Amino acid sequence: MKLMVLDGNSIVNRAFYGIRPLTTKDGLYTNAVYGFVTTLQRLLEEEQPEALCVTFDRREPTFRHLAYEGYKAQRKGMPEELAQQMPVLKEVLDAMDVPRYELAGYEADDLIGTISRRCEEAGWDCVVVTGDRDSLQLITDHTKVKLVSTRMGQTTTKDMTEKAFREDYGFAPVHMIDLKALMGDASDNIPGVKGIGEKTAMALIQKYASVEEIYRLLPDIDAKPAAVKKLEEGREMAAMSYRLATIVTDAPLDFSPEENLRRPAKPELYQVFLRLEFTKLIEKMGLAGEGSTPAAAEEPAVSGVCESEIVTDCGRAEELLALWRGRDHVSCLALPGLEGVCVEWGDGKTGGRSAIFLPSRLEKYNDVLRALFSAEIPKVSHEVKDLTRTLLAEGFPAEGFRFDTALAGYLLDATAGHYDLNRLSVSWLNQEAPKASYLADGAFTAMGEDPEALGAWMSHTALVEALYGRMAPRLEQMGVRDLYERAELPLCRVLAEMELAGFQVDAKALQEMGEVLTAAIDTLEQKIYTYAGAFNINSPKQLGEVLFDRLGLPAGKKTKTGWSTNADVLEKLRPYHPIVNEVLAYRQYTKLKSTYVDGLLKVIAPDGRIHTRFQMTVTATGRLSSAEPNLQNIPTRTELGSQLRRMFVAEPGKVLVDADYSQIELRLLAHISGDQHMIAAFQSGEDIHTITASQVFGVAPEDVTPQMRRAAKAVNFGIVYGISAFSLSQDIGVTVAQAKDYMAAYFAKYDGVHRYMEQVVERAKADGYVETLMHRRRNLPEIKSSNYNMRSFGERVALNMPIQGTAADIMKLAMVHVFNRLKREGLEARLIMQVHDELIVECPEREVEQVKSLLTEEMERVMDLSVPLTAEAHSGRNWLEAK
DNA sequence: GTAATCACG
DNA sequence: ACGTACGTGATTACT
Repeated sequence: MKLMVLDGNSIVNRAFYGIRPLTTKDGLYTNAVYGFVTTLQRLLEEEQPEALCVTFDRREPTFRHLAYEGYKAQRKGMPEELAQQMPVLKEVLDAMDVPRYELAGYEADDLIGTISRRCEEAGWDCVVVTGDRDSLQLITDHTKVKLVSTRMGQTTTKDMTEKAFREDYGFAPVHMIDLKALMGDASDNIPGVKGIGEKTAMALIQKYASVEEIYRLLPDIDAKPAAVKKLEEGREMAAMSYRLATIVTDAPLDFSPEENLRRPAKPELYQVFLRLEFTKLIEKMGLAGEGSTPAAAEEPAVSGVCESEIVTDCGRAEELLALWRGRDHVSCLALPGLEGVCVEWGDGKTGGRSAIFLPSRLEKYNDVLRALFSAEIPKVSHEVKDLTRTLLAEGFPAEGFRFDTALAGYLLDATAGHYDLNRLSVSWLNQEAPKASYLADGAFTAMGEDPEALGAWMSHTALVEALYGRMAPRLEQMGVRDLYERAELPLCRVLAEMELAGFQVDAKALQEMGEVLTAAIDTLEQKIYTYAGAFNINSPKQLGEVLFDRLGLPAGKKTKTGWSTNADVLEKLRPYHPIVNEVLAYRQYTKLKSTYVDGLLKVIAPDGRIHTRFQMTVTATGRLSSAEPNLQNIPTRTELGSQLRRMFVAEPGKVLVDADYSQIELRLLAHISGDQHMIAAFQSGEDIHTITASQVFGVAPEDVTPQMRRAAKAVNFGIVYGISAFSLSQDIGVTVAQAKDYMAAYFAKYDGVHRYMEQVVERAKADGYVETLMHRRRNLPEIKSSNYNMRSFGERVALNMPIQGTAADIMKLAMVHVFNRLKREGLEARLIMQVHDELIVECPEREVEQVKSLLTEEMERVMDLSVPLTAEAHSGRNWLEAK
């Protein structure tokens, strides 16, 4: 029989510091609890113990330490974000029915020591799980210690058995006490013998095993005379340290191993996990099964649909449409490909009724769908952009969408990552959505005969309705309703049409470029092999071995797995060996070939165009992202790469108009910070980096050298990202001291910017979030972290998000305005692409001039700032020409 | 599935 | 003393 005992404080601490801060939507920190539970699951899997328990420290001084007068309550209080999780963790353990032990006056170690001895007395084995090496003294034939360490979110364990311990330390585990008696332990406030450090103490214990033996033989021991003298002077300290270091194994604890036999979790666990929004864990642990929801649970917001029907004839459908036209709104969900539609509406008494069209694609329902998706019936739905695209692709209207629960979820917490109905329901309604097996392709065909699947689908639609009720008021409270209604929601239609439109690509030219690249890559490959023999150049690991081990080039930075071989590192190695040049070229060419040429050729649709997906709920700042393929990172910075943009063309008879905002982020920095000098600089209309250089370096604008402009530009960008002198120096290749000087000069001149940077961080600390001019919010739990790196990251985000995010707000508004005006003016032109500060329209040649001025006008007029907001438009047959 | 690299704004 | 800029997505290697 085997019992596993966890050092609760130690594990929870490691989880807290090793996992990035997570909070529920109400701001309750959960990362430590989450880390603890996942670690526990892993350990159970690994060890399969028959019994399990957890020990905790009380925070007051313990008996062991009170014996030492020099003891001060040196343990620092735990950070608030961890402290608030402790009661939650205990609640979780209680719900899992895992016994917890704590005892006033005893440390967790003492309880663990006592527990392990009691196990042994009862003939059990014991596994101690902790992150502290203190417990190693407890190791015996029947007790092993699992040392846990969490780095970068990854938890690793090391099993310390008696054998493993001897291999590491060269003496028996019990003499760990003797070791500490000599060398002390600062973290545990054990003084040790003054002047005896780790080296001396290790050597002595390895030779003599115990403190007692050392002092018995003194002064005739094998040590330097100085050490012997220190030992003689420190005899009392050694004795006291020995007592301090000895873990108690006979604490008055009411414990027997049998009481800790593993038991199934209590039903409450499900509710607790729901509250903590641990949806992944609920699934993994299989908690959601029926019967696990106790009667005591909070009344669910949606408890099934009261009345429902499957619509089978058009007469009934017309009646329903008439009913819906008179209502404030209905909620609806459609199956992929529009195979079925479910509509839910409250009747004010029973809470909800729903109607299902299945399958809706029967031609007889076309008029019904046309009416349902017209502007006359206001609708609430989930993932409106995708539904809109489906509807438009099938020739139906897609009007009257009033609310999108996924989009609302994103505005309410842009860092949540996922906004599927299940997660939103867990966060907002404290209940899970029924399993959505019916959403699988083709499953609908069986649905007519599967009441359970129909029921699940109706409940989902009811959840959409319930979410709307909870989320809409929150959006209002946060002040993002305007952003939601003027930008996000109307953008669904704009993006749906852009995705449908796609971007025409010259596949033949792309193919040819690929052939040229292949030839070049082959040549480079051979050349590289003549220098170093054959190896896989694409493997950073092998490349690192070749460059640094075999060719002996001066190695620089390391990564987790070996030498860094990134472009920065290789750039510095250029003078040392001709292979470096070839590798850099090889990297550039293979990137272009595999990601762009091959990658893009693969996704050209039958219509000769590439249809990217614009994702609205991905970025933490409010930007869009582009995927499958990503068209927002088509090369431009190198000559060769930019040739790819020639392959993106307008269809015959048409041209591309490309309009981009000029310096939008810096202009926003000027506006938001209110810095008079920077505002004046933009109002002058001169080149901003040149003015900055002139002001920072104190020379006339015409005397600004290219170097000075380059430095000023880097500082300008750096400011927006939350700069450090080190990174700036790396970026522009000057010393850190010089970078510091630049920054100091910059802040001296632009003191408004400096003040803003301080204020925004301070405010973020107070509020726990930052926001854009239109109140788009990003929660920032990191900014209160006690971990320096994490906190610094939070501070940089606080500086950057309001600027990057406001630029995103502006662009989204501009897109809606441009889209509407293109329609209103009856132009054939259509928006096809957005790259953060750039829009691309494809239009007939005759419309070019009108479209150019329309674009710049609408883009510039979106928001009134204290600096001009300017946009420039160009046109051409392909993307490269139009830029 | 994660890490390293590199393409963009 | 430490680690080092914000936001993305795709490819390749490797566990």
